[in-house]
Amino acid sequence: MNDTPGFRPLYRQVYDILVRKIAEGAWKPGEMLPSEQMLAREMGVSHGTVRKVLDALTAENLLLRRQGKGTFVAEHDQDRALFRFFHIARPGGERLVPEAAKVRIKARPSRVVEREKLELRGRDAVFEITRLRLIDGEPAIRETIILPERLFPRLDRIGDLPNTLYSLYQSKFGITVAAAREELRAATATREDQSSLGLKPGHPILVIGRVALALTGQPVEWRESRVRSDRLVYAVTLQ
Amino acid sequence: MNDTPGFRPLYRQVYDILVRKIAEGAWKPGEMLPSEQMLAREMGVSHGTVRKVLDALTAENLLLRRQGKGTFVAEHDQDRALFRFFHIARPGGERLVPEAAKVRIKARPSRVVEREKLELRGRDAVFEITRLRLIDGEPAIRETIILPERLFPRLDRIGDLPNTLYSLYQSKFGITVAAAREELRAATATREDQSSLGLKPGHPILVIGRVALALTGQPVEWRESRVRSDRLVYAVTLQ
DNA sequence: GAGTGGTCTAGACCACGCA
DNA sequence: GCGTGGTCTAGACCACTCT
Repeated sequence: MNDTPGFRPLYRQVYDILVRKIAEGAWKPGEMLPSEQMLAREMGVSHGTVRKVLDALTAENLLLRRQGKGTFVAEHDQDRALFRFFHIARPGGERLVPEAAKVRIKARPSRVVEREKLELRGRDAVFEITRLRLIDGEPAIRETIILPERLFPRLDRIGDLPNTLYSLYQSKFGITVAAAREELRAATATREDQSSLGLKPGHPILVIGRVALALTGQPVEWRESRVRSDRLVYAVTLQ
Repeated sequence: MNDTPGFRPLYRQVYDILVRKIAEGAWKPGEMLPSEQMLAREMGVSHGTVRKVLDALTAENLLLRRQGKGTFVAEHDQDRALFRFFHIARPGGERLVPEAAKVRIKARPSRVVEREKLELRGRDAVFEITRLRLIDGEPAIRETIILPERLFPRLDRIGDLPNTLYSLYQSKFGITVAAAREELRAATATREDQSSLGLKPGHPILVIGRVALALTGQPVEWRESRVRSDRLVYAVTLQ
């Protein structure tokens, strides 16, 4: 049936179309997609082919299906979605999402390392968010977050930044964080770490660097989290 | 069709049967399974149901399918399989598998923390493997690996332990590591770290604790890796 | 050519949520 | 009772591998 080298199976084409439409916001997070039958009719493929694609997108946490109700675009607000990207836990395993404090934001020119991480050209401006994060009311993490100004227009005019920024990216800027690359290393607390986190000189801290990627694969956020390692660990399950 | 609460879909039952058979070694790693058609006939289900299961097991890296050839039990020797559990990289992303040196093994009674991690009862004995791992010929990681003696009989009689232990577990003991839980934290180099890795006092190191799980979900290995953090990072992709 | 997996279709029936 | 997703089937045809 096919001897062209650029062949893509039908389900792959349907997959690409749906991802593109979701990325473009054809359906907003939380909204319902047309039913399997409708999608199949519209795209001129069978029930089973559409189903294969919807199942795959559900496995990737991009869609959410509920029997009897419908298929919905996943929201970053939901607990399970949050835990995909937040891996800080107490020793032993209990995961948690720390609350944010002392949040500051400013716009400034990008630096070389930021342009590399975020694949920016020229001297594009960025927003820099700094914040402390608290566990049980005690400072536990220092975070610096870098965002391209072009993707987050007037971000600094928003009054209160929420604790879970990815919901904000999604709801206010139409950017869904779909994947992330993280690099972890150990370091010694700097003076700023010591004063912000209440550590003694020489204390080791866990440094987590993260590049977050949008649905399109484009890097949209670079973040560095400096974690006090006596109370917290980074927990991950590999399967 | 069904109103019993203990209902499991057909494909789930087929899945469980196949996982159990693979775990029991009905087909050894690298061996071919019966064809889809054969499996469907034997189990009295349709082609499509078998296919759904085989696709799932392939996605979980438990099977490997090759068009025109057949379906095979995955081996831990293969590059891709290795990289599922080895996340050490150079800063920037290039992954690597360090070579092992100064490998020592001894049998001894288990300790409390080891019995917890490995879900051992009583005073079951364990093997303790210690080794250095080298990057570019330089010591970079100190590792301690704890294994239940019961699961790895006469492990200490094996002459040379290979660099990639998981292949050994699979080929010599019939244990396939299918998943792992890891916890990362920062620490300060101990005296032993300093002398083994050539670090100065106070140097920060990255400590990775890992419990490896067999196909059955049973914990089979506990390992702690102490990584010098100036040359190496822990890299992970979340999606 | 025979045997394997890969793609795609058409349709049946069930379980769930809601009006 | 209707519309939704969830399960399962039967069968067609294609692409790949080996002999």
